[in-house]
Amino acid sequence: MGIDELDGRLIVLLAREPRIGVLEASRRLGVARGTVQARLDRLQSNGVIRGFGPQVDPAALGYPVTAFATLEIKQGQGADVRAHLNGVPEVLELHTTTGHGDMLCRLVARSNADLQRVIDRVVGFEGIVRASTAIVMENPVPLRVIPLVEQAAQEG
Amino acid sequence: MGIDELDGRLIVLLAREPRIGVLEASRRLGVARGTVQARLDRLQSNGVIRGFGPQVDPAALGYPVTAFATLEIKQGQGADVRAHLNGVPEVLELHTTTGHGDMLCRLVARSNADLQRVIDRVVGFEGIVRASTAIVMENPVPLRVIPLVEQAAQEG
DNA sequence: CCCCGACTGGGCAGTCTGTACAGCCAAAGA
DNA sequence: TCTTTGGCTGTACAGACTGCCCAGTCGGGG
Repeated sequence: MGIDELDGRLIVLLAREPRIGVLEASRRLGVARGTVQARLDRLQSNGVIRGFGPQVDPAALGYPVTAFATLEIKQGQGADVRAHLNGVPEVLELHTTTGHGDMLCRLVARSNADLQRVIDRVVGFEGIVRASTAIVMENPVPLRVIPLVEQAAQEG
Repeated sequence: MGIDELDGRLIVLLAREPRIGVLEASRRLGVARGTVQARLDRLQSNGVIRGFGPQVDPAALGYPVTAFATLEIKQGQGADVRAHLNGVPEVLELHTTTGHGDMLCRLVARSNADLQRVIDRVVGFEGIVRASTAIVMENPVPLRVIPLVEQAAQEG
Protein backbone atom coordinates (compact mmCIF):
# COMPACT_ATOMS: atom_id res chain seq x y z
CA MET A 1 0.00 0.00 0.00
CA GLY A 2 3.00 2.26 0.25
CA ILE A 3 4.36 4.62 -2.31
CA ASP A 4 7.53 3.99 -4.18
CA GLU A 5 10.04 6.76 -4.68
CA LEU A 6 9.50 6.50 -8.42
CA ASP A 7 5.76 6.66 -7.84
CA GLY A 8 6.28 9.82 -5.91
CA ARG A 9 8.30 11.45 -8.61
CA LEU A 10 5.72 10.44 -11.17
CA ILE A 11 2.84 11.89 -9.22
CA VAL A 12 4.65 15.11 -8.54
CA LEU A 13 5.61 15.41 -12.17
CA LEU A 14 2.04 14.87 -13.29
CA ALA A 15 0.80 17.34 -10.72
CA ARG A 16 3.15 20.01 -11.96
CA GLU A 17 2.64 19.43 -15.66
CA PRO A 18 -0.55 17.52 -16.20
CA ARG A 19 -0.52 17.88 -19.94
CA ILE A 20 2.52 15.72 -20.54
CA GLY A 21 1.76 12.21 -21.66
CA VAL A 22 3.17 8.88 -20.65
CA LEU A 23 5.97 9.08 -23.17
CA GLU A 24 7.19 12.48 -22.08
CA ALA A 25 6.92 11.45 -18.44
CA SER A 26 9.08 8.41 -19.08
CA ARG A 27 11.70 10.65 -20.65
CA ARG A 28 11.68 13.04 -17.72
CA LEU A 29 11.89 10.26 -15.18
CA GLY A 30 14.56 8.40 -17.07
CA VAL A 31 12.70 5.11 -17.24
CA ALA A 32 11.04 3.13 -19.99
CA ARG A 33 7.62 4.06 -21.19
CA GLY A 34 6.17 0.71 -20.22
CA THR A 35 7.31 1.28 -16.66
CA VAL A 36 5.49 4.57 -16.40
CA GLN A 37 2.42 3.00 -17.90
CA ALA A 38 2.53 0.13 -15.42
CA ARG A 39 3.06 2.47 -12.49
CA LEU A 40 0.21 4.67 -13.56
CA ASP A 41 -2.14 1.74 -13.97
CA ARG A 42 -1.19 0.44 -10.55
CA LEU A 43 -1.58 3.80 -8.88
CA GLN A 44 -5.01 4.18 -10.35
CA SER A 45 -6.23 0.72 -9.44
CA ASN A 46 -4.69 1.20 -5.99
CA GLY A 47 -6.87 4.24 -5.63
CA VAL A 48 -3.89 6.45 -4.92
CA ILE A 49 -4.75 8.41 -8.03
CA ARG A 50 -8.48 8.80 -8.25
CA GLY A 51 -8.49 10.39 -11.64
CA PHE A 52 -7.53 13.34 -13.72
CA GLY A 53 -10.69 15.37 -13.62
CA PRO A 54 -10.66 19.10 -14.29
CA GLN A 55 -9.93 21.26 -11.27
CA VAL A 56 -12.60 23.92 -11.35
CA ASP A 57 -12.20 27.25 -9.59
CA PRO A 58 -15.52 28.32 -8.04
CA ALA A 59 -14.35 31.91 -7.96
CA ALA A 60 -13.95 31.99 -11.72
CA LEU A 61 -17.39 30.48 -11.99
CA GLY A 62 -18.88 33.43 -10.19
CA TYR A 63 -18.72 32.13 -6.63
CA PRO A 64 -15.86 34.05 -5.04
CA VAL A 65 -17.02 33.68 -1.45
CA THR A 66 -16.08 30.59 0.52
CA ALA A 67 -17.21 29.72 4.01
CA PHE A 68 -17.11 26.86 6.45
CA ALA A 69 -20.19 26.07 8.47
CA THR A 70 -20.24 23.96 11.61
CA LEU A 71 -23.60 22.30 12.04
CA GLU A 72 -25.18 20.84 15.10
CA ILE A 73 -27.63 18.08 14.31
CA LYS A 74 -30.64 16.80 16.15
CA GLN A 75 -30.06 13.22 17.24
CA GLY A 76 -31.04 10.69 14.64
CA GLN A 77 -31.48 13.19 11.84
CA GLY A 78 -28.08 12.59 10.32
CA ALA A 79 -29.19 10.79 7.21
CA ASP A 80 -31.85 13.34 6.38
CA VAL A 81 -29.48 16.22 6.86
CA ARG A 82 -26.95 14.61 4.59
CA ALA A 83 -29.51 14.12 1.87
CA HIS A 84 -30.62 17.70 2.24
CA LEU A 85 -27.13 19.13 2.04
CA ASN A 86 -26.31 16.85 -0.84
CA GLY A 87 -29.04 18.62 -2.77
CA VAL A 88 -27.54 22.07 -2.30
CA PRO A 89 -25.12 22.88 -5.12
CA GLU A 90 -23.27 25.46 -3.05
CA VAL A 91 -22.28 22.77 -0.55
CA LEU A 92 -18.93 21.67 -1.95
CA GLU A 93 -18.14 19.11 0.70
CA LEU A 94 -19.50 17.75 3.91
CA HIS A 95 -17.87 15.92 6.78
CA THR A 96 -19.18 14.46 9.98
CA THR A 97 -16.82 15.24 12.79
CA THR A 98 -16.09 14.80 16.42
CA GLY A 99 -16.06 17.83 18.67
CA HIS A 100 -18.56 20.53 19.36
CA GLY A 101 -20.27 20.46 15.99
CA ASP A 102 -21.56 17.35 14.34
CA MET A 103 -20.86 18.31 10.77
CA LEU A 104 -18.59 20.64 8.91
CA CYS A 105 -19.35 21.80 5.41
CA ARG A 106 -17.70 24.01 2.86
CA LEU A 107 -19.90 26.52 1.13
CA VAL A 108 -19.50 28.96 -1.71
CA ALA A 109 -21.63 31.93 -2.69
CA ARG A 110 -21.78 34.69 -5.27
CA SER A 111 -21.28 37.39 -2.66
CA ASN A 112 -21.49 38.00 1.04
CA ALA A 113 -25.12 38.85 0.58
CA ASP A 114 -25.68 35.70 -1.40
CA LEU A 115 -24.01 33.74 1.35
CA GLN A 116 -26.95 34.61 3.53
CA ARG A 117 -29.27 32.96 1.04
CA VAL A 118 -27.09 29.86 0.93
CA ILE A 119 -26.91 29.60 4.69
CA ASP A 120 -30.63 30.03 4.97
CA ARG A 121 -31.12 27.22 2.56
CA VAL A 122 -28.62 25.04 4.38
CA VAL A 123 -30.01 25.56 7.85
CA GLY A 124 -33.61 25.85 6.74
CA PHE A 125 -34.15 22.24 7.52
CA GLU A 126 -35.55 20.63 10.59
CA GLY A 127 -32.83 18.51 12.09
CA ILE A 128 -30.23 21.23 12.10
CA VAL A 129 -30.19 22.71 15.56
CA ARG A 130 -27.59 25.36 15.10
CA ALA A 131 -24.99 26.55 12.63
CA SER A 132 -21.96 28.74 13.01
CA THR A 133 -20.24 30.06 9.94
CA ALA A 134 -16.73 31.25 9.30
CA ILE A 135 -16.11 33.20 6.13
CA VAL A 136 -12.82 32.58 4.38
CA MET A 137 -10.83 35.73 3.84
CA GLU A 138 -7.65 34.38 2.43
CA ASN A 139 -6.32 31.02 1.35
CA PRO A 140 -2.61 31.00 2.09
CA VAL A 141 -2.30 27.29 1.36
CA PRO A 142 -4.61 26.04 -1.38
CA LEU A 143 -5.49 22.37 -1.35
CA ARG A 144 -2.29 20.52 -2.07
CA VAL A 145 -0.93 17.01 -1.89
CA ILE A 146 2.53 17.24 -3.32
CA PRO A 147 4.42 17.68 -0.03
CA LEU A 148 2.54 14.74 1.38
CA VAL A 149 3.34 12.61 -1.63
CA GLU A 150 6.99 13.48 -1.35
CA GLN A 151 7.03 12.53 2.29
CA ALA A 152 5.17 9.28 1.65
CA ALA A 153 7.57 8.45 -1.16
CA GLN A 154 10.63 8.88 1.01
CA GLU A 155 9.29 6.86 3.89
CA GLY A 156 7.51 4.16 1.90
CA MET B 1 -17.04 35.74 -16.91
CA GLY B 2 -20.10 33.52 -16.90
CA ILE B 3 -20.35 29.96 -17.97
CA ASP B 4 -22.05 28.90 -21.11
CA GLU B 5 -24.43 25.97 -21.12
CA LEU B 6 -22.08 24.16 -23.49
CA ASP B 7 -19.18 24.98 -21.21
CA GLY B 8 -21.11 23.41 -18.39
CA ARG B 9 -21.80 20.22 -20.28
CA LEU B 10 -18.17 20.03 -21.29
CA ILE B 11 -16.89 20.42 -17.75
CA VAL B 12 -19.32 17.89 -16.38
CA LEU B 13 -18.41 15.45 -19.11
CA LEU B 14 -14.71 15.83 -18.42
CA ALA B 15 -15.31 15.48 -14.71
CA ARG B 16 -17.16 12.23 -15.19
CA GLU B 17 -14.85 10.72 -17.76
CA PRO B 18 -11.50 12.45 -17.64
CA ARG B 19 -9.78 10.02 -19.96
CA ILE B 20 -11.74 10.97 -23.05
CA GLY B 21 -9.96 13.35 -25.35
CA VAL B 22 -11.11 16.41 -27.23
CA LEU B 23 -12.29 14.37 -30.17
CA GLU B 24 -14.45 12.01 -28.17
CA ALA B 25 -15.81 14.93 -26.16
CA SER B 26 -16.85 16.70 -29.34
CA ARG B 27 -18.69 13.57 -30.42
CA ARG B 28 -20.51 13.26 -27.13
CA LEU B 29 -21.48 16.90 -27.06
CA GLY B 30 -22.54 16.95 -30.69
CA VAL B 31 -20.31 19.81 -31.71
CA ALA B 32 -17.23 20.16 -33.85
CA ARG B 33 -13.86 19.26 -32.46
CA GLY B 34 -12.55 22.77 -33.00
CA THR B 35 -15.34 24.12 -30.87
CA VAL B 36 -14.46 21.90 -27.95
CA GLN B 37 -10.84 22.83 -28.33
CA ALA B 38 -11.64 26.54 -28.37
CA ARG B 39 -13.91 26.22 -25.35
CA LEU B 40 -11.31 24.28 -23.42
CA ASP B 41 -8.62 26.81 -24.19
CA ARG B 42 -10.87 29.63 -23.12
CA LEU B 43 -11.92 27.91 -19.91
CA GLN B 44 -8.31 27.33 -19.01
CA SER B 45 -7.15 30.85 -19.75
CA ASN B 46 -10.23 32.13 -17.92
CA GLY B 47 -9.06 30.23 -14.91
CA VAL B 48 -12.32 28.34 -14.65
CA ILE B 49 -10.39 25.14 -15.22
CA ARG B 50 -7.15 25.31 -13.33
CA GLY B 51 -5.74 22.13 -14.72
CA PHE B 52 -6.05 18.40 -14.94
CA GLY B 53 -3.70 17.30 -12.22
CA PRO B 54 -4.01 13.88 -10.64
CA GLN B 55 -6.44 13.69 -7.77
CA VAL B 56 -4.55 11.92 -5.04
CA ASP B 57 -6.28 10.14 -2.19
CA PRO B 58 -4.37 10.68 1.06
CA ALA B 59 -5.99 7.61 2.56
CA ALA B 60 -4.51 5.39 -0.12
CA LEU B 61 -1.19 7.04 0.53
CA GLY B 62 -1.27 5.86 4.12
CA TYR B 63 -2.93 8.89 5.70
CA PRO B 64 -6.47 7.73 6.43
CA VAL B 65 -7.18 10.21 9.22
CA THR B 66 -8.45 13.68 8.35
CA ALA B 67 -9.05 16.50 10.77
CA PHE B 68 -9.86 20.18 10.79
CA ALA B 69 -8.07 22.46 13.18
CA THR B 70 -9.24 25.92 14.16
CA LEU B 71 -6.30 28.06 15.16
CA GLU B 72 -6.20 31.21 17.20
CA ILE B 73 -3.27 33.43 16.31
CA LYS B 74 -1.41 35.98 18.31
CA GLN B 75 -1.85 39.41 16.77
CA GLY B 76 0.67 40.19 14.08
CA GLN B 77 2.01 36.66 13.81
CA GLY B 78 -0.08 35.76 10.80
CA ALA B 79 2.69 35.69 8.23
CA ASP B 80 4.97 33.55 10.37
CA VAL B 81 2.25 31.09 11.15
CA ARG B 82 1.45 30.74 7.48
CA ALA B 83 5.05 30.04 6.65
CA HIS B 84 5.25 27.52 9.44
CA LEU B 85 2.13 25.67 8.39
CA ASN B 86 3.21 25.79 4.79
CA GLY B 87 6.18 23.71 5.81
CA VAL B 88 4.13 20.93 7.31
CA PRO B 89 3.29 18.31 4.67
CA GLU B 90 0.29 17.06 6.60
CA VAL B 91 -1.34 20.47 6.30
CA LEU B 92 -3.35 20.04 3.12
CA GLU B 93 -4.91 23.47 3.08
CA LEU B 94 -5.10 26.59 5.16
CA HIS B 95 -7.59 29.40 5.30
CA THR B 96 -7.80 32.59 7.28
CA THR B 97 -11.32 33.13 8.44
CA THR B 98 -13.66 35.40 10.30
CA GLY B 99 -15.26 34.18 13.46
CA HIS B 100 -13.88 32.76 16.67
CA GLY B 101 -10.78 31.21 15.19
CA ASP B 102 -8.37 33.05 12.97
CA MET B 103 -7.38 30.17 10.75
CA LEU B 104 -8.78 26.86 9.69
CA CYS B 105 -6.62 24.10 8.34
CA ARG B 106 -7.14 20.60 7.05
CA LEU B 107 -4.81 17.95 8.36
CA VAL B 108 -4.16 14.33 7.62
CA ALA B 109 -2.34 11.73 9.65
CA ARG B 110 -1.39 8.07 9.53
CA SER B 111 -3.53 7.22 12.54
CA ASN B 112 -5.26 8.83 15.46
CA ALA B 113 -2.06 8.46 17.43
CA ASP B 114 -0.10 10.02 14.61
CA LEU B 115 -2.56 12.88 14.53
CA GLN B 116 -1.25 13.85 17.92
CA ARG B 117 2.22 14.19 16.46
CA VAL B 118 0.91 16.30 13.59
CA ILE B 119 -1.05 18.57 15.86
CA ASP B 120 1.93 18.98 18.13
CA ARG B 121 3.99 20.00 15.19
CA VAL B 122 1.31 22.40 13.98
CA VAL B 123 0.72 24.13 17.29
CA GLY B 124 4.29 23.86 18.45
CA PHE B 125 4.97 27.34 17.23
CA GLU B 126 4.93 30.57 19.08
CA GLY B 127 2.20 32.69 17.61
CA ILE B 128 -0.47 30.04 17.84
CA VAL B 129 -2.44 30.73 20.97
CA ARG B 130 -4.86 27.90 20.88
CA ALA B 131 -6.08 25.16 18.59
CA SER B 132 -9.22 23.10 18.60
CA THR B 133 -9.40 20.03 16.42
CA ALA B 134 -12.30 18.13 14.94
CA ILE B 135 -11.60 14.68 13.58
CA VAL B 136 -13.46 13.68 10.46
CA MET B 137 -15.41 10.50 10.89
CA GLU B 138 -17.26 10.28 7.64
CA ASN B 139 -17.30 12.20 4.41
CA PRO B 140 -20.85 12.04 3.09
CA VAL B 141 -20.16 14.62 0.38
CA PRO B 142 -16.64 14.47 -1.03
CA LEU B 143 -15.32 17.61 -2.62
CA ARG B 144 -17.40 18.23 -5.70
CA VAL B 145 -18.08 20.97 -8.18
CA ILE B 146 -20.40 19.42 -10.70
CA PRO B 147 -23.69 20.60 -9.17
CA LEU B 148 -22.28 24.08 -8.95
CA VAL B 149 -21.14 23.99 -12.54
CA GLU B 150 -24.56 22.87 -13.66
CA GLN B 151 -26.21 25.67 -11.76
CA ALA B 152 -23.77 28.25 -13.09
CA ALA B 153 -24.30 26.97 -16.62
CA GLN B 154 -28.06 27.35 -16.42
CA GLU B 155 -27.97 30.82 -14.95
CA GLY B 156 -25.06 32.16 -16.94
C1' DC C 1 20.49 -22.66 -8.49
C1' DC C 2 16.15 -21.57 -10.52
C1' DC C 3 11.96 -18.91 -10.83
C1' DC C 4 9.40 -14.72 -10.72
C1' DG C 5 8.41 -10.06 -10.95
C1' DA C 6 9.90 -5.73 -12.72
C1' DC C 7 12.28 -2.96 -16.06
C1' DT C 8 14.26 -2.19 -20.73
C1' DG C 9 14.27 -1.33 -25.60
C1' DG C 10 12.03 -1.97 -29.77
C1' DG C 11 8.23 -2.35 -33.04
C1' DC C 12 3.49 -1.81 -35.09
C1' DA C 13 -1.12 -0.27 -36.15
C1' DG C 14 -4.51 2.90 -34.96
C1' DT C 15 -5.85 7.15 -33.20
C1' DC C 16 -5.59 11.72 -31.54
C1' DT C 17 -3.58 16.41 -31.42
C1' DG C 18 -2.26 20.84 -33.17
C1' DT C 19 -3.05 23.71 -36.70
C1' DA C 20 -4.94 25.73 -40.69
C1' DC C 21 -8.54 27.14 -43.93
C1' DA C 22 -12.94 28.17 -46.22
C1' DG C 23 -17.87 28.49 -45.68
C1' DC C 24 -22.01 29.54 -42.92
C1' DC C 25 -24.85 32.03 -39.75
C1' DA C 26 -26.56 35.20 -36.40
C1' DA C 27 -26.01 39.35 -33.84
C1' DA C 28 -24.36 44.13 -33.62
C1' DG C 29 -23.48 48.36 -35.82
C1' DA C 30 -23.42 51.79 -39.74
C1' DT D 1 -30.65 47.25 -45.45
C1' DC D 2 -25.81 46.33 -45.87
C1' DT D 3 -21.59 45.20 -43.55
C1' DT D 4 -18.68 43.59 -40.10
C1' DT D 5 -17.48 40.56 -36.40
C1' DG D 6 -17.29 36.43 -33.85
C1' DG D 7 -18.23 31.79 -33.28
C1' DC D 8 -19.24 27.20 -35.21
C1' DT D 9 -18.79 23.62 -38.85
C1' DG D 10 -16.31 20.37 -41.84
C1' DT D 11 -12.27 19.11 -43.70
C1' DA D 12 -7.36 18.20 -44.28
C1' DC D 13 -2.54 16.97 -43.10
C1' DA D 14 1.67 16.00 -40.73
C1' DG D 15 3.48 14.67 -36.47
C1' DA D 16 3.19 12.47 -32.21
C1' DC D 17 1.31 9.52 -28.90
C1' DT D 18 -1.19 5.48 -27.13
C1' DG D 19 -2.18 0.68 -26.40
C1' DC D 20 -0.29 -3.55 -27.02
C1' DC D 21 3.04 -7.11 -27.74
C1' DC D 22 7.48 -9.37 -27.29
C1' DA D 23 12.19 -10.91 -26.18
C1' DG D 24 15.93 -10.04 -23.16
C1' DT D 25 18.10 -8.49 -18.69
C1' DC D 26 18.49 -8.18 -13.74
C1' DG D 27 18.02 -8.81 -8.74
C1' DG D 28 15.80 -11.05 -4.86
C1' DG D 29 13.34 -14.93 -2.71
C1' DG D 30 12.49 -19.78 -2.41
